[in-house]
Amino acid sequence: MAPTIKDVAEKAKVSTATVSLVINDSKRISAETKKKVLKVIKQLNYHPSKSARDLVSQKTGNIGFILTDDHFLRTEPFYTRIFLGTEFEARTGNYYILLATIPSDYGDKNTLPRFILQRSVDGIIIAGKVPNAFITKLQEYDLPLVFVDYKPEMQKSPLVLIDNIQGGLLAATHLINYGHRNIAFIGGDISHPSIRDRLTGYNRALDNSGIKQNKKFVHTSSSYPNRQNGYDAAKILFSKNKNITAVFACNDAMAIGVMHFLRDNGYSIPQDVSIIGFDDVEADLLIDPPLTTIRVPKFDLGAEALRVIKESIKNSNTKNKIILVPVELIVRESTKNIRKK
Amino acid sequence: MAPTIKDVAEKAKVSTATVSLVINDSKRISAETKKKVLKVIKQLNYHPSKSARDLVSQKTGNIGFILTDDHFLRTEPFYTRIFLGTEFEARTGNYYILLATIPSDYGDKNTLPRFILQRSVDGIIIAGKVPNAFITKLQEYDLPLVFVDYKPEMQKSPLVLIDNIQGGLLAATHLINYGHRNIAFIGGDISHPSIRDRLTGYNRALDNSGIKQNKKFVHTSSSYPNRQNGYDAAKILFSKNKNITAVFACNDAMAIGVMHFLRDNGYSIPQDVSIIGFDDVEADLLIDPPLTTIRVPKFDLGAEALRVIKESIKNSNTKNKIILVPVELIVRESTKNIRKK
DNA sequence: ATGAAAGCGCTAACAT
DNA sequence: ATGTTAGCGCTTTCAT
Repeated sequence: MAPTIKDVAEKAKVSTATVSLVINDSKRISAETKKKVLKVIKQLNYHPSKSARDLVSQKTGNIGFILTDDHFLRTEPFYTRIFLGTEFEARTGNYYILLATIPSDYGDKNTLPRFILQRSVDGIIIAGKVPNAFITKLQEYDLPLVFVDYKPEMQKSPLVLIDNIQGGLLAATHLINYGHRNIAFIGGDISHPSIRDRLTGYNRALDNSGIKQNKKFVHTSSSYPNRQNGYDAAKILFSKNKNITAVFACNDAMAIGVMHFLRDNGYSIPQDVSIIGFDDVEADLLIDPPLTTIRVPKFDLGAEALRVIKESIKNSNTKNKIILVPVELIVRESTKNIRKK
Repeated sequence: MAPTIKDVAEKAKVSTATVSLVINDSKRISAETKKKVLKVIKQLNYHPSKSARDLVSQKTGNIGFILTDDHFLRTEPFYTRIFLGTEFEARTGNYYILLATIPSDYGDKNTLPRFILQRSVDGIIIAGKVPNAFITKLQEYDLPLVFVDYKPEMQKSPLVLIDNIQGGLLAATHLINYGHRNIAFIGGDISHPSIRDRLTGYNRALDNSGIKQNKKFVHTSSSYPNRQNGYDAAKILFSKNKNITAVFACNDAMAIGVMHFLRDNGYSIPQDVSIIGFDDVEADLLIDPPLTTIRVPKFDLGAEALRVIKESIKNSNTKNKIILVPVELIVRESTKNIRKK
């Protein structure tokens, strides 16, 4: 049987209240008794009971982390990294993260994760794009919420986002600086705000450099931005446009698909075509040549989300806070400077 | 404020004890009152407080799920699928899963996941290979344990394993049935019991068919069985042995690496060389030709692990139960029948 | 079949 | 600075 606060109190010859004060690091306790109590705590290897604390504090000490199952099962460890970031940050504040996935085609007949129904969480982090029907249903429970890496259509919860516009700008500007003019953009699921923003950044970079936007160079679709769809998009683009010298793919998965298409069709990278991706996932390191990309600090995103939700739990007057996490250009070998020296 | 058992009791004009009996589905309650109480519960959207229940029952209602961080971040969603299986099964019994990762080079100076120190879990599921130092440290806390997809050297906890020997047998036998005689085995980290077992199955299949084992056809190493190492292993094997007609790779990641090597070197698959993998991960579907493999029911593994841990929590006299989950041969297009018709 | 009441381990208001 | 005590929401004897 694990020792209780009473055991500690008795052994240290103080009251349970004193022990409680020590545990909670109150300043109104003498250094002497504090030391004494701490010693007993260590001796007994005492750890406060979470359920007792939760019961009296009317908190659960848990944070829900929700994402769609296809995001969780994504081939590239993108959201798992974000999760790890929240897990890490949760240690400060001693929160536990409860992970739940929802179907990506969540509809009205689906139920909410049970930690919501059972009110076992103090707040919720939602990672990545989730169906609107889910968000709507969630509204009934007024739990502190924070979205990470997704901006829902209408929802005034705090947001932790990557600076996608800036990222798109960085990516396209890099290609322009390398002398490219005929730069394609390949994106899936254009209804996704992140992808739209990356495209916006791309357009802005062209404008900044006085390069005329060319619709033929922009390929978007409604499908998931994965390797296969990158392959297919490249096929379409390159069959119609022989003059493309560089491709900005909206994420690394699609970029890799593009590379496969090009290789299968006799192009060499980066001699014939330069490619830049977005995300900086591990797969990048396995491919040849190593992919130039925009690095997204996934772990930081998660940690930041946890900080925000902690704050929201404390001050329920959550501002419509938006945190924009900066991204970084990582130049590797899939892009080539084609300026005449 | 969420309604409490007292609110329900008052509104239903019964005692809290009665409500409790209803919640816990006791048989010693009249159908009539039960119905009445249930109605009020629904009206109020009442859900029992977990912390109060946990406090009185001296249980936490949580299960820890531990794996190394590189397994969690694995490119193929293998362990995430297992996790999803436990999550799913956890709904029966209303458990929450607390996920924690440990460093894959866990040593004496590392700490245990805090849900163990804080005794916030009733049992622990350990997924995949974990360092011995970790297991040793874990012993101090006598928590119910179950290992899934890993058999530690000495540890008498229940085990949920894939039938790797059977899988190896199935894989090699398939190739033999297809007329192959010079069959290579490619494996990483031969200290891993699963990989050893797959090799055992391979050897057994050769024996069964009276094919002489040839050490030159077996390549193992101490490194992580990933794509790159598969590529490198194939390079070594094929530079020395021109007569190999089929490869059994110890997992799909390595198999894909092998395929890349072969393609880069002018072999066509399966015309020149047949390949079979192990795991059946999603990546298989993206490659060309689709990979013949041994399917591992990952979700089931996780679900099974949770069932076992639930059982261990109830009857602390956990037998040294070993559950062997069967695998299945999935024939796709990377293997070719070369028998003369 | 149902109710009254004690108690799980802790915190916080109040008392000393 | 430290102790006393009520009470958080629930389960579980023990009565009735």
